Amino acid sequence: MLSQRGTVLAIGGGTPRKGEAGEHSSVLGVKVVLFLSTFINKVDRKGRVSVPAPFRAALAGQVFNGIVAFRSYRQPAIEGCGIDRMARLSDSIDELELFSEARDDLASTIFADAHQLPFDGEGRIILPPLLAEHAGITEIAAFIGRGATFQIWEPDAFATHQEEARARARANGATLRLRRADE
Amino acid sequence: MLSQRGTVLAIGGGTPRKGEAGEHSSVLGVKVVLFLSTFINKVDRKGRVSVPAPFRAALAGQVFNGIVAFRSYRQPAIEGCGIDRMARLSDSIDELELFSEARDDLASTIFADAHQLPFDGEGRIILPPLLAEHAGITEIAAFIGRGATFQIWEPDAFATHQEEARARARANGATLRLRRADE
DNA sequence: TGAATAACCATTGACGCCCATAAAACCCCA
DNA sequence: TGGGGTTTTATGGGCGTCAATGGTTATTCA
Repeated sequence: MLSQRGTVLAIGGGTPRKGEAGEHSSVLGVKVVLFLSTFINKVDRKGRVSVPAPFRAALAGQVFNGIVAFRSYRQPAIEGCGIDRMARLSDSIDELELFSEARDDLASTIFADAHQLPFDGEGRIILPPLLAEHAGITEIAAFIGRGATFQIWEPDAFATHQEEARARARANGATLRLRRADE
Repeated sequence: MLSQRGTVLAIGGGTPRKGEAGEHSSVLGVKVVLFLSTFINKVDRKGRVSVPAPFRAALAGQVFNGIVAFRSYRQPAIEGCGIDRMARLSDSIDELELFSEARDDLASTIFADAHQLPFDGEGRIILPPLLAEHAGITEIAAFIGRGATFQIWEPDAFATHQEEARARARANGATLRLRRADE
């Protein structure tokens, strides 16, 4: 029931080179955003960082030309996504009962902390000090693709984290059933 | 009841710069406004506060050039939104049973208490003393994005509240099923 | 006519926007 | 398949503009 969608992929990564004419059009279909791979970039003295070009390509066509970022609850990292995802979140929350506690908590935890970071002409964003601190980022930042979203880490911290995650996954024998394309 | 929405986004924030001709038109869809992030501004001795530029951008195009504000009845905060949302709220309340207690309560709590606060030439509003008192605001005010609406708090009070909300959200494993983009 | 409010300027600091450069990725073709 | 020319990124820095803020003058209403 979850519909047939004329899914048009606009994958970040790979070769989002030229000849992209209208690749992220999609009249009815939903554009699927995919963030893949890891990129490490510098933070200049003004606090600017380049968002990896593949990530930018994945976000192209969204109403807001930039990213949305907020502090991860569980990790010393910054969560990132496109504005479309936030809009969907907003819609979801709007369906909760008005003025309920749950709604309140979600709203103040998520939206209040979210920053809209527009791209400058070169595809950079400015990392708000609050976020940078939370992730312990000063000079360099690692962009980590996570599928529909991405994270920004201090590179060393991420390396450590990744090792631990791997070990845990191995220990728990983590598995995952692949969703069918049409379900 | 919150309707089918052919959501056309007109996001505030970011870069509502030039060359935006008609970006917040919306042919069929309802214009969805997104308030994100937190902004802290001063209240001058005349009671004026600047509404954050991104919020103003999100409200641009609505029939009333300003915000609607009323006391939150669960928190020491001011609820804020655009006039369009009030209209929608009115519709929702209209669907409650005539003369029911709930309807009555909502109507008097919200509409009777609502203030229309127009922007001055610089995008400021004047905080009515009644509202400012309720929120304990004197010198500085924090504008808190909550998706479709926003709140205005005394900054310290909000910091406390946000911590609690975060803790609660984590504890409850607050989850929310993300709406699919097309449902 | 005075007090309160609205409209109008003036200041300054941040940041949006532009240009310039170097390095890397890419493409074409020999 | 390897090399050279081309394009795109990533990065640095300068400058103009707008947002936030404070104050002053007009206006309205009691």
